[in-house]
Amino acid sequence: MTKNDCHNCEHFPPSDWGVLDANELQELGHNKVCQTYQAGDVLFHQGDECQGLYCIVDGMVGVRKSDANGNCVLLRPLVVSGGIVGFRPLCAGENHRGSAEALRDTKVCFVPASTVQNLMQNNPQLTRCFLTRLAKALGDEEEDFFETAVLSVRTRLFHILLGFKDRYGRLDEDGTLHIDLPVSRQDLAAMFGVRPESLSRTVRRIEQDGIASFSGHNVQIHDVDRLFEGLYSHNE
Amino acid sequence: MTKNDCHNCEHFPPSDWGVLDANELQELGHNKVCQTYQAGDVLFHQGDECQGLYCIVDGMVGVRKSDANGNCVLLRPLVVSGGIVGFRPLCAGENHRGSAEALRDTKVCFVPASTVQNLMQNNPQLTRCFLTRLAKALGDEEEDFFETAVLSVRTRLFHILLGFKDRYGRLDEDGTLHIDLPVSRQDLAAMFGVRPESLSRTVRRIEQDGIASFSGHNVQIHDVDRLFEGLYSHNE
DNA sequence: CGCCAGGTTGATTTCGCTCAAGCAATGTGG
DNA sequence: CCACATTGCTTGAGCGAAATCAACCTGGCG
Repeated sequence: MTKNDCHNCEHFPPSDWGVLDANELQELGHNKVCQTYQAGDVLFHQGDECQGLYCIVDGMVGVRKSDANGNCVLLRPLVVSGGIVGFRPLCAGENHRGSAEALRDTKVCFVPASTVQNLMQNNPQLTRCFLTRLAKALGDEEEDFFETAVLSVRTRLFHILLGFKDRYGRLDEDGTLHIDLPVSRQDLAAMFGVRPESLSRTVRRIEQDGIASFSGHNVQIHDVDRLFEGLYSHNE
Repeated sequence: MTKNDCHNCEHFPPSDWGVLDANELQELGHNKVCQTYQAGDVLFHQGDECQGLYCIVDGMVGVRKSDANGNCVLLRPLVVSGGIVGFRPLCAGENHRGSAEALRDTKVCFVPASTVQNLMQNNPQLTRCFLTRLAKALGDEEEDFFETAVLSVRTRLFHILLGFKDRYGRLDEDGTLHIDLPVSRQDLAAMFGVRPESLSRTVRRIEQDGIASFSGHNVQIHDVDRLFEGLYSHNE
């Protein structure tokens, strides 16, 4: 039994489901299944058939791609509360091309593919929302592709930190930017395709340059201006 | 005046427009504008507002992303006859994030954004087609991101060659695979974010290893098996 | 206490970039 | 028809960035 209906969901108003009417919401609520995962649990594996999509109610999920040689990459963006995971393969009619893992204890609602298909069938607005979402995601992914091809590790790290700013950052009265990293060092490295050792060294150099200091998951960026400079000028 | 109506277009049956009915096709045909570009001409620039989409009737178009430092990348896939360009930003409601350039003399039909929006509004199937298309593209882009992050230049070149196989390849009676490269060396390099010099050297090494020989736009792959090996084993 | 995973550091190697020159094919003007 | 630029590609030398391999911390946690 589902504890709460979807229209009571804290993420309801901003989410794509906002375009559904009362009946459709009921269908959604009736077919969804709420689940809880512990940090480290896997929602689905690379290659699995796509059974449906997962609304993240609370927590955080990351999608990993890996190959036979143990190489592993963590796709941006991390999917946080209010986000949806596993919905690209559903739209494409493909199997999952990455594994989804709870990066912390996470509560999700699973919506079966057939339900989503039904809703899309009956409500073109929903399709339209998904279309826009995918189009934006594709643009971001192209950007990431460009960056990994063209920018240095240092610069890419700056970009990621800046990406964390809105959600995990806080600006001090003296202009220092504090960021609480939502991921481990390993995962941070995996987010832009770099070995943990290289990340470590890069961090060290950034500290030596007096731009920021790192301690555990805490980052203090003293010199935000120089970080911004680094985004464009430093090495490309 | 448009010379040929869309239902006469040689690409009509397989294209997404196949879901349109007679009226809608007429609307499409009425609003489109046929244009011709010479190799090197630019269809639109990075940052431009997205005015609509371009159906490639004949020729080839590539989308470049570049930055202030002169770094440049050519997005895969190349858009060939029957393909559509500029349609991601249209769906996302964004400006163009790359520049589209005719890689050879190319004939296109331009469809204004408002027309596309109308058609999508009235025919959910079309939206659905675009959704699927975007979802697949996103999957491919994620794959590319993974590859550039994790694979060597050599391996990525193998992947690209293999990608060319279906469209530009031909299998000899003695098992040799011939590929007619559709792009210059520079662009080939830009397709996976590598300097032309690095590409050159990599090509040379592949030749020395007896796997393939390159001459102008012609590639002969004698040892297809070893190329396949290289996809997985060589360095990852 | 010892173990172990996550993270850092060091030494070394490899890869791809930079800068520079060379070369072949093509074009251009006298 | 020949000197001369131009363009696209290749080659070489040197360098720097990141990977690799290995050791070593550090903080839980049994």
